[in-house]
Amino acid sequence: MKSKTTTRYAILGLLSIQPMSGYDMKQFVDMAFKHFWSESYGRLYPTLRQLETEGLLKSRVYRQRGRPDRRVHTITDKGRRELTEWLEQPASLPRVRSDLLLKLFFGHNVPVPSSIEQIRRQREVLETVLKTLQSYRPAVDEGGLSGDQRMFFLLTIRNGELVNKARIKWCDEAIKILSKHVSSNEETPS
Amino acid sequence: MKSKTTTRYAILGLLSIQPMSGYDMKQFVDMAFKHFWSESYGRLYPTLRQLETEGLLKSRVYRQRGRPDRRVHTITDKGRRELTEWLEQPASLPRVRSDLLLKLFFGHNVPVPSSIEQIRRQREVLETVLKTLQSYRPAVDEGGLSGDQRMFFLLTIRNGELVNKARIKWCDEAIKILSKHVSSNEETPS
DNA sequence: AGTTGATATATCATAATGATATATTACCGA
DNA sequence: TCGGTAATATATCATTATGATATATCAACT
Repeated sequence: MKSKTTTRYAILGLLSIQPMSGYDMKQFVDMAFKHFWSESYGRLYPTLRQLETEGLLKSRVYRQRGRPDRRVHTITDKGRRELTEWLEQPASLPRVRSDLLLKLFFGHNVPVPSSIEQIRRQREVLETVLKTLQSYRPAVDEGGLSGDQRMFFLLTIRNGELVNKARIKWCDEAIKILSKHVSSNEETPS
Repeated sequence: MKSKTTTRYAILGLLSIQPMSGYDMKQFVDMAFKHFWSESYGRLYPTLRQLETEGLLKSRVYRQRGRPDRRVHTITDKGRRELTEWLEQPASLPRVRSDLLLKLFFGHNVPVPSSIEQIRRQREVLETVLKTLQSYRPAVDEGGLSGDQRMFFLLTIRNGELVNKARIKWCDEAIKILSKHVSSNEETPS
């Protein structure tokens, strides 16, 4: 039994909104899904070919002036049925990989200020991620999306906001704790 | 130039705490790192062999009564140097994959109560994850860890707490918003 | 006696990533 | 106008990662 990758359904889901090229999908995912999903061309294009041979989508090449040809994909009824079937299946827990926490856990191998600096750097990046996320809100509010789609989009943004705010709050806590630890151990370096 | 995978450093980091077998590492990561990292046997064992040929760790087989032999690995000075070098490098952003958010984003393809049910289910799992995480605290507080190691362990737990609480809060918000949406649209089903 | 479960190491097919290849055209500065 | 950079667009490939399975030992329970 061949396994059904999530990429299949990500593609079908995107096509349930509007017809798209592989390039469009990559752009869209890198923007709108950045904080909870990613797709690579290496999965996108082969999966698009496979979905077409299975009859879950159709594609047509469009010539453009001033640009390379675009292969635009459209979801079929069969594709929509597979998509809704997947949507009803229970979702799994988010999978996280944080090398920051890994490095922090092994912090006894470096001076504490080095760990503090790591967290400070990450905090900065998280701040810009949060701002980018929030900058999408107006566009989503105005943009020509249907009521439902607007709501779902805003809900995913809200998730990114809350989670990233929690991460930033943790950074502040951690920096405070580690700084206190440094000043209380000034006379006994590692 | 052969790439240095994070698994290398995860292994070296674990061995910087104490000598371990591959099996020990898998157990430890599945417990203590569950909310921010994972390792598979498929990476662990080959990487252990490689690190040994590079002289970053040594291993010795111990016979046990009533159990299979254990290959216990010890970090070398060279290994410690590579580890600290990595620890000083800037960490990247946490990588997240959440098929829940993906499904929610495509929610216009299913009845709204179906999306609500997805979130409710996830909320339940998140609640048990949070409780499991918090149950580690006393063991870490008592356990025979050095002061620094205790602190770093508690900091990673605290991260899991804050992030998971944020996720749960989001679930509650999202359920409320979606429920309101359902009741306000009772006369016009999809 | 037979099954399950924990301990322990190892490998393999499949899947995912990140980088690169290939092309077309716009745009901008030298 | 020449050359470089950037955006658009599709595609592939080597390297990595995942999840499942194989193999084996012994305890504990049925």
